[in-house]
Amino acid sequence: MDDADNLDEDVVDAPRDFPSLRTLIAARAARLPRRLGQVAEFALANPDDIAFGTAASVAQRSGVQPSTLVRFSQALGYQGFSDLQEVFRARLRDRVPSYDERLKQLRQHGGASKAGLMLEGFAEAAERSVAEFRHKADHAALDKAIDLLTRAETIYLIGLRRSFPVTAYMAYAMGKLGIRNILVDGIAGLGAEQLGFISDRDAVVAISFTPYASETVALAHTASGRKARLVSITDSVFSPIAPIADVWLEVVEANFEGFRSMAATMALAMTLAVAVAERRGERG
Amino acid sequence: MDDADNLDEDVVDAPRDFPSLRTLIAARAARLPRRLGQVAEFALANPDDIAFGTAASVAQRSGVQPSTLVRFSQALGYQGFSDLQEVFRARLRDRVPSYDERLKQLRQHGGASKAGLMLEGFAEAAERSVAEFRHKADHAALDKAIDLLTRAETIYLIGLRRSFPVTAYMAYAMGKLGIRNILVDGIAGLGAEQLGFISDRDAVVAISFTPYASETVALAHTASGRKARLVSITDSVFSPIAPIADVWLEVVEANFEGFRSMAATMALAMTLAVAVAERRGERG
DNA sequence: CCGTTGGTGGAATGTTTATTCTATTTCGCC
DNA sequence: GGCGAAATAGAATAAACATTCCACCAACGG
Repeated sequence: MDDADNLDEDVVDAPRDFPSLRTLIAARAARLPRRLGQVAEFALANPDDIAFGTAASVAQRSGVQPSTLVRFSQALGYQGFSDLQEVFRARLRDRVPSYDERLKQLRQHGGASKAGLMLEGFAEAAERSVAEFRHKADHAALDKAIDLLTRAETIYLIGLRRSFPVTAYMAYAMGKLGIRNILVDGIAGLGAEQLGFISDRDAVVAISFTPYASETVALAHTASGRKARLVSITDSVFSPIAPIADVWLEVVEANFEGFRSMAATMALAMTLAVAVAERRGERG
Repeated sequence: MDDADNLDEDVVDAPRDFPSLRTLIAARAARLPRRLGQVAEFALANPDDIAFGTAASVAQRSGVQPSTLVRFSQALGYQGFSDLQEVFRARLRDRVPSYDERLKQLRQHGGASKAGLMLEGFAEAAERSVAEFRHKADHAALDKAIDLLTRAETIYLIGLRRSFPVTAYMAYAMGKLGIRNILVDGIAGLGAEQLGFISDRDAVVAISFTPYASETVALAHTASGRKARLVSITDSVFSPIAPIADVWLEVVEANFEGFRSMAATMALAMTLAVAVAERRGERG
């Protein structure tokens, strides 16, 4: 009898759908004991690992014992880890939507709100940009660019206006990877001064799209004049920084409502940063 | 010896990605013996069952013996059923196959350059992020966020570290669209001062991903304390800026080699900027 | 300062799992 | 129609698995 009571209490607050479960975990995470809290955090951050992993593998990845996972699951009202895991799996079951499902969803959202349509537009621009770049990318040029940047003492990153987010992310990534870099942000009109100490042992990544910001072009010329290697990323051969570059990488971004996606350029930027880090690691 | 030869031959034509595998199965299905063909058909029709099930359950559902599944897998060049199953599972994961895994594949398959592989990884991360966000985006919350931002006198954009590129692009877009905004970049440690004049007529867009930069959290709290509206964009309910937000938008970015794609967040950011501009244009 | 409670790690357990093996059947070919 | 090779079913096996159990530890209240 008291068994039944216990069971009732337990089963009642064990969600069978993922969103509820996630809310439950988030709500209780703070009050949970140390190890269980650790599991909670891991579960929310890596739901896929829970879905497909074994108790042992999840335990290792989240830094606890397998038994802790069982206790965690039971604390949430499940019978055991496998029971909880089932909810994480169900979430993946109805993903990877077919065309039918996607259409149905659009109709459900009331013919899609205006904002929803706009989001679709930007999302599609991003997907198209990435997909196209993926197929058309010039791997030889990419290799050459990586080679050249690997040898550089300091890498200067030049990108203004819409290109600035890309160089900013590159600077962030390079910082984390231990690659010496200077983000030329043109703040306070000091762009030229930031290139003050550039030399032939350094390299520049200059990113510019139509209409090419004159400042970027000027900075690239300055760097080029100081004999620094120049990698330029642009959207066409007509870019004024293409001809003076040692390596030229072309990225054509799709746009929506007049705003270009930066998705492909971002992927390229990340590739440069991580590939350089890897090459330097090999040599070191 | 012939064992080794067999292994070589086998391993070579075992695809590690789902689309290739599907093509391979479809191509060979017709020439396969009866039971194996039966499995092939089932696998193409019910990929999710293969991904989630056990050998025994799949065997029962497809009307064959478990051992047949093993033979089927080996006929395609895999070590066993588990090996084949891994490909079916990878398709459903957020995690993009790591560089190391791709390298292994490269050695077996031959093909793209190393840099090309890396680019593929980042491209895939971007595509997955966008595709999933497209599917899962909370349109109601999006509408609410736009509404709230439309009414704001000044929009403050808070995002540091990896989120900074996104807020930077938002600032650029809003500038072009004539939306008054202030990019809180924390430069020279002046983050708090930049929020100096924020009031209840203003709104904040705060973007933060794990591990949540403490400065972003602090700034969001400051803004919230001054009664400004708060739209937060994060990757989990766990984020400290999710509970205090008026609207919370979730974006889960896939990552490759430890660097998150920002593609979905970028698309969302653009949507917010352009939608607000459009709404204000309607009213004006 | 000691006893109690709640939490944890790690070994032990019994079950489920994929895989291998072998007897039997099916198929293609002469 | 019968021979040889290939394919299959089903039992056998060994590894992997989730779960349970128990000894230990830390925090807390008396």
